[in-house]
Amino acid sequence: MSRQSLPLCFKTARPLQPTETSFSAAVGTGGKWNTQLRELSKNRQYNQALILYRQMLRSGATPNAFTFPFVLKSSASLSVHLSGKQLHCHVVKAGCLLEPFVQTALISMYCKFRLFDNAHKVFDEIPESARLTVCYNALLSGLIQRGLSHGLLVFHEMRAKGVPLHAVTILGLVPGCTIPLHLNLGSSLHCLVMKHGFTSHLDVANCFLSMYARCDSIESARRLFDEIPERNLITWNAMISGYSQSGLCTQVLDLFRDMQCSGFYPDEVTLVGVLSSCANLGEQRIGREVEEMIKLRGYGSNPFVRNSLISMYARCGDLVMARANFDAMAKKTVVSWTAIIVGYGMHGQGEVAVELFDQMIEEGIRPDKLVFVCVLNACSHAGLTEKGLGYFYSMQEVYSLSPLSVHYACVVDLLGRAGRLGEALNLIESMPVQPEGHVWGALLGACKIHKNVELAELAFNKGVELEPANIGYYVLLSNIYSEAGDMEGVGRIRVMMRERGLKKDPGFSYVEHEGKNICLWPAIHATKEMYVMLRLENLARKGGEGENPLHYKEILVVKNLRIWICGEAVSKFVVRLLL
DNA sequence: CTAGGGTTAG
Repeated sequence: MSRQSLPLCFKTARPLQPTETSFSAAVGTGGKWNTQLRELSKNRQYNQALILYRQMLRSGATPNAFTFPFVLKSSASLSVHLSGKQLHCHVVKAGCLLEPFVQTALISMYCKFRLFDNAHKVFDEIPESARLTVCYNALLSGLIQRGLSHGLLVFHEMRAKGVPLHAVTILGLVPGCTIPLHLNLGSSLHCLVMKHGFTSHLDVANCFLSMYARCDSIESARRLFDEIPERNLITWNAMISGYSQSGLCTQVLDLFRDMQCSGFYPDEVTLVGVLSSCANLGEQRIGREVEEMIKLRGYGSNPFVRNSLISMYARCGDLVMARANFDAMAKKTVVSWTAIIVGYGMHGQGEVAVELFDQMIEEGIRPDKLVFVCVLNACSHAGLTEKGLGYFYSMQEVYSLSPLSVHYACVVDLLGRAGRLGEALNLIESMPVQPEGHVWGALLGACKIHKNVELAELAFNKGVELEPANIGYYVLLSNIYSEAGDMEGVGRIRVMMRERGLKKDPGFSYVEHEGKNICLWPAIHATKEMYVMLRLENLARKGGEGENPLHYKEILVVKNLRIWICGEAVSKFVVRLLL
């Protein structure tokens, strides 16, 4: 596509939605109804809008071109396919099919239902001379959902026919570029937009910002963010969510502070991103502050916010608060259950995690692939081998979910920890999907526990073949050799690592003390429990001297102590046991 | 006609 020839016209589109004046002038017989419908639709009370529409028909009033856009939008938002198709008939009967804002509402409704053929049919029925930019926009942005190429087809058609492009056209196109594969197209669109001085249009700038963030190009997103002179709440949210999803948690918290300093008050979307980062960092203090904000602003009924709160408390180790938030939820989705199950599984209470999973099933919630990963992990940590195997088989047989490589990795871990290494290997060899690195990693980990050098070498070779730069394999095998007294083997691994330019970053652990994370010296290779014990013993021997600012005796008296091993919370139970 | 949202491992 040649950039120069694009007829980008970045003026605001001619208003085609009923404006205040045109609306009151043209409401006609359905006037009273239309006004109410518009209000309901504007306030997102879509269900009410549809009820009102039915009342309108029963009362004998005739729907007109000012009725349908609101009703169609309501139907689309509620995903009511059936009434959507009926509405289409009503439109035809009322002779409103050629009204631009009815056309666009109809097209976008069908696209929301993913009935793309119907959307296209509506579009094709519009005479070419009457097709306006908005019609193209509706179809284009809808088709983008089924893949960039489908949307691009419409885009090229627009250009070929000389249909002027508007800001919204770009907005509809950019979401199709949100996978790294299409970053080039996204960037060239961005260049075009910049060339026309269009970045001053905030909506467009925000759209590109989130595109970059989702394309694993978070630095470009930040650069754009810094260039936007007048940011709005959406700009901040896009950047915060972008950082959050890229796992850049400290950047999220920094930006959250900057945002408030700039005089913006966070909304639900902001807080979801912040809470998720708190969960990853174990930042309970900020997490609790966020909860205060949520209470203050009445965001507590937002299910996204609730789920994030559960996850934050669960991953910070406060299972009581996590549970309280979970229990207080009226409508628990599979996400809520996942968050709480992860919490119990992570903190050594696998039995509770499993009970919760069963309870979820009883309540008729359909499990997804993700919750299976979590419950399998919980089983594996709690040594519930048979239970876990049962879940694994039920995935396919009861819920028709084909297990992914991650699920196999969980089961290999499950079998491996139980010492059933042969079965684990058989499972890997019978996998219908290609085993990814972590499957071999799980086997390697099991070989370490059960001191099986021969199988470890096999798992190592397979794993390294897939992920030559993954340091974990080398470290594990080296430790296996070392435990077996095979110093030659240790040497071989060391040479291999040097040749490949791999270096092991020391793992760090933290003790949370008075709301601050205090760094302990690099972790050594041992189980978490052993490590904590060793560390504390060393501290005691040294009298808490050296690089570490925290005294052993202090640790003993700290209440609500939480210990973090490489960012992962170890349960309070384990800590108490050790002290 | 359009942009910003939560849960995943070792």
